[in-house]
Amino acid sequence: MTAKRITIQDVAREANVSVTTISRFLNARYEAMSQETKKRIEQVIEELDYHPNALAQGLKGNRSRMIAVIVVKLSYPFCVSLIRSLSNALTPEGYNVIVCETEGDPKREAHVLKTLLGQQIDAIVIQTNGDNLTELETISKSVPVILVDRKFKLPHATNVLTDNYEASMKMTNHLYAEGYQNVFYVTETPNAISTRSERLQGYLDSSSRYHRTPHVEIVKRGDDVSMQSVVERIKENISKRPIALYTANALIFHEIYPHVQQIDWPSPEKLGLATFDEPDWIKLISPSLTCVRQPVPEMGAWVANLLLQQFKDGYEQPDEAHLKIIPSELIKSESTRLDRGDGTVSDTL
Amino acid sequence: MTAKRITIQDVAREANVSVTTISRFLNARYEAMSQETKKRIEQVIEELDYHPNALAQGLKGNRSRMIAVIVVKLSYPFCVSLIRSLSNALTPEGYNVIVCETEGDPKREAHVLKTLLGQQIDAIVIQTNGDNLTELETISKSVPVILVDRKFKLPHATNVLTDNYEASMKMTNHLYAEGYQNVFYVTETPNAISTRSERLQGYLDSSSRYHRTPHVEIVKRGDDVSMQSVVERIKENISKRPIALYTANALIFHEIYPHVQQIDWPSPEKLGLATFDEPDWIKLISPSLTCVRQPVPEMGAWVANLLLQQFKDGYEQPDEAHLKIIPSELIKSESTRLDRGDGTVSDTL
DNA sequence: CTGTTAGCGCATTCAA
DNA sequence: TTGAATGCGCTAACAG
Repeated sequence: MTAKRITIQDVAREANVSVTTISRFLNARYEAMSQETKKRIEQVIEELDYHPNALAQGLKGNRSRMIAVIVVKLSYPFCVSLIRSLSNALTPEGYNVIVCETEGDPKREAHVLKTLLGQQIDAIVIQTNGDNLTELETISKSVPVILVDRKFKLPHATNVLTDNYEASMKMTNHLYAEGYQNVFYVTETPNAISTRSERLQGYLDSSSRYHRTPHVEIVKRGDDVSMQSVVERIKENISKRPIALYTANALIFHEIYPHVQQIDWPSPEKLGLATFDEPDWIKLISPSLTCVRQPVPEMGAWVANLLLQQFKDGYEQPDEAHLKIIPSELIKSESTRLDRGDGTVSDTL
Repeated sequence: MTAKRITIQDVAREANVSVTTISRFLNARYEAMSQETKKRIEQVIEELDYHPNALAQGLKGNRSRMIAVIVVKLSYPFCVSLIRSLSNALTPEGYNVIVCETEGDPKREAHVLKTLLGQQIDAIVIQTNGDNLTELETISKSVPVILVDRKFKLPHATNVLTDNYEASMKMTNHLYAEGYQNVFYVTETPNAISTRSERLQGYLDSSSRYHRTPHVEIVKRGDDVSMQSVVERIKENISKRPIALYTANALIFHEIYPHVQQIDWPSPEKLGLATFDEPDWIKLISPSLTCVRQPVPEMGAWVANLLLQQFKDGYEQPDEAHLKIIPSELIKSESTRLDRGDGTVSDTL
């Protein structure tokens, strides 16, 4: 039934050389081998359709050529994009990507880490809530641990993210500068996650810089009532002056948009719409949506490069934490265009 | 630097038993072991924070506890959803999911399969274009190969998909029954992929059943001109009678919607809108979108179960191909509601 | 109830 | 330029 797997022994026998020579061939150490032998081996391998057993190689070399990517939720575009870029950069180099989802649950995260520990994973890239930092600290002793998206101080790990504070500040600046009198910032409950709090802070600081009263609206994803009530509050204010609605991420935007739509949209003149994140359904919004494009593919590529480098040089636990910031891009679009007709821009800063 | 890994030997020594006993413990064969010993081992493992080396286990048992999921593109909701459901079902059972993206490129697919061959993958779940069937056939000799989403006859593999023909037929029926005189079917170039051709055929057969002229519009994703021209053609016809636009998948819908929107929407009275697939941005469309919901999570769960079963029983290459169809669900919604005011439904069949 | 031992497939000394 | 021998960490006979 099950076809017997071809091993290095079979190849050696067939090629009339020792397994050592085959091993050398596999590891591209051709310098210690006659052209003849090399060619013969090549042939035999082809004939037998031989594929070295990665498990055995790994057992020997104490590596698995596998990299774990642990994300909160696969349905978040951020996560998918990250995985894609990592996978695209690492697969050609012979590494496989294992994906794990935590749903933001510390227990699931812990469980995943535990399993992975036995898998001889070569590296961990993780979007964490920060509930298993000591565990991660331990892991980073033996393999690279890279924290993405969220800021945490792990003494010996690399942390890759965008400057959420600055990007959010720029976005808010843009909205005020464009002429919106008030910006309603819609976010989920602020918590310890840096991403969330920094975006909020960026908004707050911009507001204070422009001497405007901040309007922070807390919503709960999946709770239509909370979304609707934000819209109600906007309605109360909108009569007087143009208002902008700025959501802390695309998921919130996605949920609140249907409500906004039924009320004062499309009309950037009265209500500007903007969001953090560049959603993949952005084309569906018309007029086109102003947003913050996070450099996720770049982040993935950067991480992949770092890892490949470390694999080549041999990993050593870094002495100190390293923080890598990749800037986001503000995409100004129609959904926040306030055409005042007089050609001026009322930057009231 | 790198902390020495704890091995089964260390545990054995510390617990004053042989490695065999530890091994038994690890494999939950407690029946051959005193309570005392068991407890001691438990303790030591805890103390030493020991994690069995999965590579070594795999090398021995000729399995890796890893399952490869090969999809066309991670940015397709179908793929993400499939991976999620597989991962959710398999992770708790101690299996890891390796994801691979092919972009529909036969070469990339071949390359991925080749690498995987060495990884001692325990199973392959693949959404293929059918360019490497002989390779897959070979692989299925030793591990389960499950084809998803698309129909191919691999003599010894399981094929899981939805009935695209029937679902598309039902959708089209619905549109005609609702009173739309013409249905414009928008698809990419029909090709060998069953998914695509069957959806088209379902549309065609429904049209002929309703004695309507089919209007098949071929577009190219990423080509706005092709999208726009479909809309132009619809405009030419729309004056007389209500027309429905039905896209072969959500990606096409996503691209054509902005064009439609600028012309005759929202007005299901004149132009009905429907799509195969239930996109995750569906809430953004208003009035709510009529669509075909594919049972992707169910497919994933079914596949996961099958695999777990086969792992338990020991895999044997099946004698014949097995086709598993999981029905889709037609979601009738506002975007194709033709209110004729007289309370009747003009089912002109 | 417990231990000894022989590989799993490969990479790597050390010799030749 | 090549090979024999050892062991990576674990499991599974086979003994006791």
